[in-house]
Amino acid sequence: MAVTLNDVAVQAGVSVSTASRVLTGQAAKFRISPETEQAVRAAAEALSYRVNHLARGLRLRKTNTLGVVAPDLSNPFFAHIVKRIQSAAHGHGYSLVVCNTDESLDLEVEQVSLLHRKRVDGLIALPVGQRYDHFEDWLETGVPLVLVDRCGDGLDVPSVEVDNYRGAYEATEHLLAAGHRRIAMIQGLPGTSTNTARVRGYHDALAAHGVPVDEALVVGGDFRQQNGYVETKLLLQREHPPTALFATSDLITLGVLDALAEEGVAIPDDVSVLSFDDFDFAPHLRCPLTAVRQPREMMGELAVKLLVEQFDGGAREARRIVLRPRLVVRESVAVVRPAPAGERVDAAP
Amino acid sequence: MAVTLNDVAVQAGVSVSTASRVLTGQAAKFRISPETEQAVRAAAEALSYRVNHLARGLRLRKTNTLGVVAPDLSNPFFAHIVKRIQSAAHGHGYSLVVCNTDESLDLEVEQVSLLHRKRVDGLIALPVGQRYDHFEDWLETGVPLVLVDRCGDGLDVPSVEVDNYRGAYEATEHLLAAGHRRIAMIQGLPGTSTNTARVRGYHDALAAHGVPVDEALVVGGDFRQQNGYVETKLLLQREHPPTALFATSDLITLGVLDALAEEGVAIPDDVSVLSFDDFDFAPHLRCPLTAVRQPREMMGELAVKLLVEQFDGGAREARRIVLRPRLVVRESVAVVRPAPAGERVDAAP
DNA sequence: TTTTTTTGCGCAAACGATTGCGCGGGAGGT
DNA sequence: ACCTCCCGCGCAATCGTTTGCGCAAAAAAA
Repeated sequence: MAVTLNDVAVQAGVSVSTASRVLTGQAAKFRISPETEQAVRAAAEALSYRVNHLARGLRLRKTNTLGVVAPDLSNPFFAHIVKRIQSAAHGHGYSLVVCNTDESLDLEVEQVSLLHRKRVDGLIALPVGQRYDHFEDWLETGVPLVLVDRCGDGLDVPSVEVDNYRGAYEATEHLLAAGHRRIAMIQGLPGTSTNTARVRGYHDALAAHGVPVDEALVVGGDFRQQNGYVETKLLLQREHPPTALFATSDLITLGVLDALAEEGVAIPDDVSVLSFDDFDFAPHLRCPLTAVRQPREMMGELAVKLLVEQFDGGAREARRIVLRPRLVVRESVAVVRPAPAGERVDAAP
Repeated sequence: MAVTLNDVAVQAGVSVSTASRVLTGQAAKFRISPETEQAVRAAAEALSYRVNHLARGLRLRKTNTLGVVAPDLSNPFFAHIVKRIQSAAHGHGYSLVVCNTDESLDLEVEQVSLLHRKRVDGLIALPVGQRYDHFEDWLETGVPLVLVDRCGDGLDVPSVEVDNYRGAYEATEHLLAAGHRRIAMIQGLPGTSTNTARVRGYHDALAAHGVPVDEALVVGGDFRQQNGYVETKLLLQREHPPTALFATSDLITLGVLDALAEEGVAIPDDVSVLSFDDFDFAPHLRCPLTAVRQPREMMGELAVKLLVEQFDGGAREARRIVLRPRLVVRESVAVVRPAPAGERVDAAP
């Protein structure tokens, strides 16, 4: 059915070797006569020959394909990263097998194993982040790996992430400066490096400003919308509800907004909201959202760079890149009372 | 380096054929003794053997991989569709090679050709939509194809789309009912089926309600954010600016919002806005957005279904599925004056 | 014991490309 | 006339699986 190199060779009246050499641009190198070269090209054109990447990959032990696993492709944060990975990879001649793990470790393990069987040339993982054993297995195969976002620190692997501690610290400080003392944090998946760092940042900022930490104010258990919704509902029920909500992902924020709207609670008049992850529509919300923005595109770009660096340069030391997040101040944080003297004030005007 | 089936066979003391048959679950069919079977399994386990999908694909002429091309993975509309395609495909045992065409026809042609060389088992295309020749070429290879969203009508191929004419018609009618007469339409890529249908719907709705069509009110040229921004800026400059803006994609809407905010124009007091494509944050905007919602997830799900249907059932007649969009009325359309008697009124309360 | 049947598994040919090695023939040197 | 060298290209192995066909040995039948 499909036209093969042999068909081309027959049509051109040469051997497959010659046909192959012409079509891989090695005509000059193997001193193939111009007439023969033209004959091959003409035959290939006439038959509209397309090389079979499976066969080539098998022979060459190279697929020109990268694997990508991500927790949720519809999350704008991941979507932007993956999009950038795609374009950067394309620039280097690679295509992408994209897997969605749906925040499930089991699914991630399965997908990673699948990508190995598919013999991708490299893997860019945006891991669920609770465990990394399967990545250790991966490394034993010798195939390059880059971790993005939830990088953990058990693995000595090139990685790109944001300074989550700093992001959360600054965010919390911003809330404190605005006079908030009961700040609830709706956390993401416990046990993931990003979440842990963010919670630490939150804790440390409170401590640094002499605010006692109330563990009951750290709630939630994953990065999804439903988590934001449910926890907000619960928080509003409390006798002393928090005056500020720190949502640790854009999807959580969406759930928060749903719940607040449903309960008729206004931002920032009734409660302040600060979000980790900034999304394109944030400035246009009913109350423009103050948020910690991560350089999404840069992360995707760097991930690819770290991968191709491994292809080229062999194994240098693993580079762990930490980018700086930026607090984008908009209007969702209200000043509840003048900040006490001696504390840093950098709230919204 | 990598452990092969041969290694397993040697370790187990059998031939590769036997090893293969055991590991593909055909032990019973070939009456392989339980001891032998166990030996093979043990060897495979011990060596942590993983079948090479390239080799298998070459031999079987089946890759268990689907190709997906989409104009923009970071557009929430496409992101949701692709995510659903991914999970549905995974349910059928397929993985995805995902390509981003960035709304470029050239890139699309290239990617489609690449996917052919990779010998994917099927292609789900969310085409740029200005030309379809390359899909004709694709069909000649006999590999199943499904079109999603911008389906055109030149090709007799299974497809999933929304009734864009109806969506635009109802949207326009909604604006008319609210008393708007100068309704600007910021269109997407001219020449694409979705855009054409939407423009027709807009025209016909105006005509049906006796409103003269002003061609100068149909502006813009692609589905991107910048288009929304630029055209809105221009529209606001006019002597008689429109009282309503019909943005034909979520990204265009984002541009519109940027421009309006910049100019200090309030929705819906100063101008009404209606969007094609609904996004998750639409209810939480400064002015909750009235929008035409497309059943994104359903579209992804159906696309995969139409594809596997071709794998199984062979070539039945091409099914062209048209889903109904739903106008979600929120608050971004203001009633500018009582609608004249005799016209249908279904504006927001 | 001989013939037939069944059991359990191996040989080798695909699948479609790439590539090291070498070979025949013409040109050039002696 | 003979040897050498280079040009232009083909042979065949290889990558890792799957699978049609067939073959020995054991079991059953005669």
